[in-house]
Amino acid sequence: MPVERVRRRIPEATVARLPVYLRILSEQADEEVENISSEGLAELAGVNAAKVRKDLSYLGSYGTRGVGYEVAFLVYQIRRELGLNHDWAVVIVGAGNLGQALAGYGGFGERGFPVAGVVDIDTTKVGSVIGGVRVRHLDDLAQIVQSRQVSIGVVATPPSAAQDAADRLVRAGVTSILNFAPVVLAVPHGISVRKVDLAVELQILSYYEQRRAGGGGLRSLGSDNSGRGASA
Amino acid sequence: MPVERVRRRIPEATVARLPVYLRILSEQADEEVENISSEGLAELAGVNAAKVRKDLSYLGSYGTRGVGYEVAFLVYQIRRELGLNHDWAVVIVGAGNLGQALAGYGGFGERGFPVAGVVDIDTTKVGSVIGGVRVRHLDDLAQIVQSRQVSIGVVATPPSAAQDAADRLVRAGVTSILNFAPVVLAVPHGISVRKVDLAVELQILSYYEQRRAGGGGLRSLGSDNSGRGASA
DNA sequence: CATTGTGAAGCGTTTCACAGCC
DNA sequence: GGCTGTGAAACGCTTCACAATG
Repeated sequence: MPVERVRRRIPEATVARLPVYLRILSEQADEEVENISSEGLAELAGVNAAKVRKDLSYLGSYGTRGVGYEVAFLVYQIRRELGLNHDWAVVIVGAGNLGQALAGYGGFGERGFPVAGVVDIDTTKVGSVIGGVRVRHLDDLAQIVQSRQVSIGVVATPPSAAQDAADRLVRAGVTSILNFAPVVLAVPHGISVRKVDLAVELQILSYYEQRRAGGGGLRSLGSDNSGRGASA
Repeated sequence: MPVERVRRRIPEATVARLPVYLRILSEQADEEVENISSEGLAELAGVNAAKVRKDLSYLGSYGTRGVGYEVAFLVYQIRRELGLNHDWAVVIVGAGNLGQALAGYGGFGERGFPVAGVVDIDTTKVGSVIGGVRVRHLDDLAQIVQSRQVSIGVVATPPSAAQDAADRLVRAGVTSILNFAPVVLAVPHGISVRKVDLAVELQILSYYEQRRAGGGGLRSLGSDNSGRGASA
């Protein structure tokens, strides 16, 4: 029987932090830092050291007691764990304001997510070039997904078109969706969806602002940090 | 002694969902729906009914047993709770790709977050108009914040400039920051920060993609839904 | 009698605290 | 001696299940 490494199940919360550690560790590597302690990494990531250690322990025992973690090695391990050893092509649906900004934002390709295409239903937008990519018609979506092996789709349409965009992405074979439209997408079981909603983020900030201002009731002030943020 | 309503402390997870309920309820109100059950709202929000009821119970007992919740009234209560009774002006730092898209995206103002200004350090960008707002120089930040009573700042700069942008925002008097730069911001205690990091979102999707593809170990497939997303 | 509001159980995450190891 | 790795405790959030009630 082959020795098949059975992958540990990594808690969702940890998965969400690994990319942050990865970015920081990559920066450290660029600055030729060779080792880092959980304490040091925690500081830079804005979390606590025990959390870093527990998070990293899900990858395996890659630290050295008394020393810390070897930066380059950790970078490698996290990248492997996150599936970042190869690129993942993405396709952007919607060439409006946001779609254009996303396509034009170089950071995507650099970080291993090359934009395989941008599509829009509006024929007047088709043909224009944004971020080095020519906008194609929504009907070409399936063809792009298949020929470029796209598995991640980005929904950057107006709310009213978002569900249709998601349906088309799924039909074309995409299995992960990053949704920028303020809409709860219905997708088949087994498709991953993550949502980024700017208005929601602002409204959450509004809540804490208002609370700080004493809006309505009386409460002590203090740390109003809101979860996904950092406040050092 | 005046009857001062002492505001319940609302769990962070609930605060993050209220904006979603609010959007859905507003849509329902537009369609003249008068009442909605926790079941119905849960369905539309992609969560379960018990969660909806518990979430709403933090606002008070605003439902009617046997009937459900009155849509218009709930909209009002949630808006009040989130501090959305008045507008919150925002200022955007960074007029690059993303800053422009954000400024140009009408949804901000519509949803109660008018863009009071966009600033950039690059003098060649100053003066251009995006989304109806003229780009001004970073040095004008404090003046904009004060004259327009801005309490929320949006950091849309390159990573290297993000901390400086945050420092300036805080010095100018902003107390909440929405950060789009892939950087952990250090801010004084009492300042709220929320982060939106596109690369992180994609990397999380990558993790589940890779896992689905059986990358590395052997595991059953099944529901890989990733937390902030919905999959119906 | 449908549906809310909520104690209590269940579950995942964070933090503590310290044994284990270099 | 310093730092990791990890059981166990603490915490917060979700879900259950049902009494309360219009």
